[in-house]
Amino acid sequence: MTIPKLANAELAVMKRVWAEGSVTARQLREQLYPDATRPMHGTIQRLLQRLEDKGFVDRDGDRAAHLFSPRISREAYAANALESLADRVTGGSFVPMITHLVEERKLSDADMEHLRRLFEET
Amino acid sequence: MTIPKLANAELAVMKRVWAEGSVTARQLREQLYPDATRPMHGTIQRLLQRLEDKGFVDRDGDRAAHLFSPRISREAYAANALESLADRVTGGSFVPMITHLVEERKLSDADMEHLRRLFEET
DNA sequence: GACATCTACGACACTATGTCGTATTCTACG
DNA sequence: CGTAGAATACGACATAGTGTCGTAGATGTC
Repeated sequence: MTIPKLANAELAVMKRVWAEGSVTARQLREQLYPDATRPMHGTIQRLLQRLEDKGFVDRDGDRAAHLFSPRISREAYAANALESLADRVTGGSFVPMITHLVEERKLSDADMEHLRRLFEET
Repeated sequence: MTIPKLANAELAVMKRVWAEGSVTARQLREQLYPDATRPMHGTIQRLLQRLEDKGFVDRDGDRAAHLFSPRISREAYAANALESLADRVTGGSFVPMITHLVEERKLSDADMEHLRRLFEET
């Protein structure tokens, strides 16, 4: 049930997959390496394969060029990473770090307002 | 101003440093490797040196056995890591992941209550 | 069937990490 | 002082993860 961590290049790919909902390797290459001197075919394929292995994307192989779509949402990934962080560092509680962020005024006014409403409602 | 990430062994050391406030390498070794078959002198020294290089601990070299104390608090580290996560994944906002955690009921009742009060007050 | 395109995947260089070994420095005590 | 025991400084290594490349094989199109 543990979600692996995304490395930089992997995250860059996932951001495109999250934004598009469904993409081919070619689209990713054009978006991520628009002016590459070298053809990055292999690299993209490799990254996608690893992302599939890690469970981040689904692969639809019906067509010649496979279609990739997110299997884990951006929010689920972010929330899980935050959970791991809390488990690793603050004994599983989110309070210490969020309190620190508030005290240091690291949250935007919009974020503060959103969160205030989120916790009032619940 | 960016705080590096702590690896597992480094985090284990920092947890002791945070808990004790001030420790020697020997104390760390006894606490972290109580029944080691090999003497872990070098390992501890190496870890402490790297933690010092990364700015996580202060070294007091007045005595024969140096004293190490935290330079970055647990809360500051956790909050900074959370900030990096938000920057990397959700465009700098904390709302998406926290919302997801609330919706999935990943927060304890105590955490929910703490956070509700935290945001009401501010 | 030939050619372009795409997938599958082994391989490599690079980095970070945890560990070890050794050389050097320091302390204490006779 | 001088030597034994301890602590520090740090180079080195094995391992693992990451990003990239190259090539072999499959697939589709005209």
